[in-house]
Amino acid sequence: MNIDEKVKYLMQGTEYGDQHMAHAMAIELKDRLIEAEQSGWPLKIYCGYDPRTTDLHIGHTVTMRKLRQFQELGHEVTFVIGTYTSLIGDPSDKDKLRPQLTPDEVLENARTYAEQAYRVLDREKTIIRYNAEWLSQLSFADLIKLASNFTIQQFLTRENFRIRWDNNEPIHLHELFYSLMQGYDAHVLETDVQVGGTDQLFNIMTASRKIMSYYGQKPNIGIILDILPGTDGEVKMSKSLGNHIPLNTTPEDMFGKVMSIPDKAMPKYAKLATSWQTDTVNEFCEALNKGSIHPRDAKMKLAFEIVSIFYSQKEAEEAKMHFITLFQKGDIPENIPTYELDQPKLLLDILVDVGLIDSKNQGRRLIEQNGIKFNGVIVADFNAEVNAKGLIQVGKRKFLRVLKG
RNA sequence: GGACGGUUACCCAAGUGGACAACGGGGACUGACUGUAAAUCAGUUGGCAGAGGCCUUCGGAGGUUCGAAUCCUUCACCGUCCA
Repeated sequence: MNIDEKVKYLMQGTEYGDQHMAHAMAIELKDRLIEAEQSGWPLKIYCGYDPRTTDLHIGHTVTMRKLRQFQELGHEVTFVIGTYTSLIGDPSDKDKLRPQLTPDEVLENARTYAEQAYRVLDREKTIIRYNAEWLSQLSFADLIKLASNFTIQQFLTRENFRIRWDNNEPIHLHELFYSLMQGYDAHVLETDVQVGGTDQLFNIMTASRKIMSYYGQKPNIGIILDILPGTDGEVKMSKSLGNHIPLNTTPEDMFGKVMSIPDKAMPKYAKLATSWQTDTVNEFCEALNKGSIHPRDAKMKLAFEIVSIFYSQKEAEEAKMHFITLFQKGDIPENIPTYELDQPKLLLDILVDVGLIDSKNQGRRLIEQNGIKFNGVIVADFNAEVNAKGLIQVGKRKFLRVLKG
């Protein structure tokens, strides 16, 4: 790759909401890449993650993949775990009733974070740092000095604060500190490039750059990445919204979840969630536009790619076969839970027993809707009894094999 | 400290004494169709029950009433504004 190709590669998937800013960042990045080449010193890249839960999802990996790209080009990546910020708790999620984390919990989460992150990042080349290391050392006086770089107006022009201000919703004072802490992280790490999602635009582009300038450093370059939508294709992927694709799941589930995204979300997934090169991504999107690739096949390709990032190619292949068998052909999957029947029993009771349905009323509704089959025959009677072995199917996806005990 | 406003099912949100198991939207589920678990259309979305009957639910507790999600008292929590 020549220098321009590198810039293009590293800027792929970025979203600044402003052409000028994007252009300025690309130029700064190019300059700094040239500097690095000439000096022989790699650039320092960092991105921070708050270990609030143990579950990382594909949305988290967007920035990690970007870090990985920098690693591939020989730069130094620091994975910052926000042990200090998590202890305080992110106030923007206050309504979610998140319990205050203890230091032990944070450390435990942090450990699993790093492990999961290595599915994307190069373990050998990744530096892990905890921001409590330096943030806990700051005095009140330090904080005042940091804060004096900013005006309330600067914060209030930020969209999410602006909206809340206009709606008379609370904005807590310490929410403003988040930006300061993040800026201080960048300062301590002497960062050249900071990676983050568009929700971090202010923290990276304003707060970090200002604070670094204040300390006489060259302000970091912001690589601001577009936000990956969840499986609904609309809003940001997040566990609390239930539209996430967790990393800790089976290959089959991950494959299926990718297949369930709406067609229109495919370009973003291609851009943000795969390890494809810029050209491949562009070709993919173009083929979709022209209709030269079948949308279903395109999505399969996406699903295969994404699953093989986190598992092996072989497992991705198996997940694909599983999907084709179960959904495309409508066949029966291989691994079906079984139920030992020792005496005749009401079908609905069995299903409630094993938790395939929540209540008998729910089962009755399913029967009304032709949603339950026994050995391939639609069950029509609420009081149907099972007294022989066979296969129960609930909806399209749930099965239970009844064995005679 | 003061003045208001709020707390309804998985989520958002209507409902201000009887027609409320509770409008509407989202989500989820089922079916049809398809290109897949996409899109679209239709239906379902408290529990129990050999059917229209019973039980539980509208922040908690108590009360008024033949009857309350709706009125009163009190407690808890949340929010905005003025200090």
